Amino acid sequence: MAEISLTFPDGNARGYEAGTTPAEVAADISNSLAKKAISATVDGRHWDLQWPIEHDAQIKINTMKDDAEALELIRHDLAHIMARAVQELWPEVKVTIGPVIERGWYYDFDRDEPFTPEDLGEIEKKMKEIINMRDPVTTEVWDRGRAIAHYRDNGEPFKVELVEAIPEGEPVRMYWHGPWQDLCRGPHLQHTGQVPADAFKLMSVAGAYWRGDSARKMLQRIYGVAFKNREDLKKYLNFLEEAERRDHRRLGREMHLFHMQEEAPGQIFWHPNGWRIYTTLQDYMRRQQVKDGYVEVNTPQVVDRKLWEASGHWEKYQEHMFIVEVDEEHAREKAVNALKPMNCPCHVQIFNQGLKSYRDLPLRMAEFGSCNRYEPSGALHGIMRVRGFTQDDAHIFCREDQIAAETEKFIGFLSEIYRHLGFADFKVKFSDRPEKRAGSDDVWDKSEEALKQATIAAGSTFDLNPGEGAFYGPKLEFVLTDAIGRDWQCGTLQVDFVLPERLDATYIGEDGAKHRPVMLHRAVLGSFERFIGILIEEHAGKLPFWLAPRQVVVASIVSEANDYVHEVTRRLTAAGIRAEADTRNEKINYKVREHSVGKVPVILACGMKEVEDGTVTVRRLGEKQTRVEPLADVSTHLAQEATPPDML
RNA sequence: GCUGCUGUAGCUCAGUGGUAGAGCGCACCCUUGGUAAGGGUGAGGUCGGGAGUUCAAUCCUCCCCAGCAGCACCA
Repeated sequence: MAEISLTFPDGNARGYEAGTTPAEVAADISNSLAKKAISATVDGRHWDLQWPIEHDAQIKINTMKDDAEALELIRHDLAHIMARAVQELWPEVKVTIGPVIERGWYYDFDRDEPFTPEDLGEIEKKMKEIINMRDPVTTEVWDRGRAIAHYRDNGEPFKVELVEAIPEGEPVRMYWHGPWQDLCRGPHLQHTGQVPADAFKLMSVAGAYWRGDSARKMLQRIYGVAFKNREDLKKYLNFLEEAERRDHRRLGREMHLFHMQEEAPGQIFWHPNGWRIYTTLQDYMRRQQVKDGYVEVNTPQVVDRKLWEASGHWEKYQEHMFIVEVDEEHAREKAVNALKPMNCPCHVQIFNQGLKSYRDLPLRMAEFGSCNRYEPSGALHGIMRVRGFTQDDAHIFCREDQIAAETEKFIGFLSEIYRHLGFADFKVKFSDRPEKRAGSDDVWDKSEEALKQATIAAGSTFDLNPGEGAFYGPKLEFVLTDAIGRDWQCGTLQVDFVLPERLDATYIGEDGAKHRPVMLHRAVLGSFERFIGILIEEHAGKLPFWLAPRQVVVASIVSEANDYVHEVTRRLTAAGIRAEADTRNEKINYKVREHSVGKVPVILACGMKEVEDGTVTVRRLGEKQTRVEPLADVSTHLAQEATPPDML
């Protein structure tokens, strides 16, 4: 006999009379409004409704599942089924945790030998056997002591630790998939046979720290993906193949944009095509900044450690800085400098020259600041995470009461730029105080509140990223995703009350006294390097015309047309279009293929017909259709298209 | 940095305890061809670096470097 009530998305609840059995509730759920209930209270205990309302009641939870929920259950059960398969194959392996993630699940194991690709095949086979057994999934609630004793007896130290982390008095839920048992919060399917046996795949093994703590043991994490049916799995595998073709590292080579080599890990050799994207983007950003009231500065690359000590970075980030030691002739000791890992302390030096008045604020100081950071080797990733990069950095020195207005202004600024660059949607994350931080709680309260309110006022919705702020202040992160959906922080806005204090920045207020400015660190692109990487992947190399490094290739069909091709190229170049002539002794098919692979947006083909008529044949990237048009018209259209979005 | 994997021609990759191969690309020649690879000939490699085992190492072992996936990190 249970006391049961259900809660609905709109907050309403429905209670049942004492004495209602779970089976009756289940019947109600499957054929009424109650289908929409999101949670249930059973005997005063609150459950997500995906849970069996009472473990021994055969409630047909599946009847109320939509696809997303069903997938969640399938993936969750697969995590358990995989762990069971692994322990059946290798009983000595210790189990830990296995949550559902975006397209599947993972499970972390402790095993001395590494899992091999062949092992994954074995595990998959065993999982299919388990699914075919259609073993029932059952659950019981144990008390903590019993659970701890159970795992201790079974030699599962990680599970012991997990149960010990559950607060005293909380029920501990145990699940059985047939004979195999795991600690779990649920929910689960009713039997293993409900999992589609042909719609999952084990993808990879990689190391992962126990509890995400790099000081602790490294476990082996097996990743799997799962879908409702085989078609969806196939679709996903195709998507991965497509994503591989969009990878900026591959396109960077194919489009002759850049290369990297062993002698300069994490640094980029920009080739002419890539550098054209870079400078085009930089020119655009410079115009935007001027328009938005920024002044541009430039600061030194090699700076004495004293400044980094004063800013606090030496203490905190020394091991991530490139140290430059120089023997000076008459000095007793080597001069110790560091390559600038960021621009903020240098900008404060400029601010500190001369007295600043409140009338000077807000002072928006921008720099395309070249920075070097000794990033951990494992963090490097193409041009997205590098050791040498250039930020589109700026610091806004302002009064506290200007934070909100500047934040709003910045979010508008960033939104326009992202829209111009083809990113209508982006994630915003709000990161608040980390454990290790500078500044008093009072200051943190103030800055978190100011940033949050301004973000809301700008109409942005954000996810909270607790404890992820910078050591000197809270931050907003503007996040874009790469071809396979990995998140990359690009834009950022950070409130900083600490650095002006440490580097003694002041301004004279209306009252004639010295005051401390607030610093807002902000970047729109983050770094040119990362942003270009994202741009390439987002557009699969087919950049918007104004950003394309080679906008037009003029190709001759017969060599008698070569002079005309050069003439056309000159005309287009004069019209401000990045055009190249291709008069090589190759067939037009060959040229079309090569420049299509190279993602040139427009190919103009010229044979004797075009020479005689003063026309060109236009072929757009990705279109099979070609059109013959007068040269003058084409030149006008393309010149229009080549205009950056801010100059239209 | 950690775990695992990888490193052979510019690129993609095959291969072997007896100093190496393909396709594409490149060079030259022939071909002047109408929208995704025309044909021929040729050049090109300390098999990532170092040490060891061996009569002999690109191949086996160890160390280092770099890359890839994930974790940790990301001022």
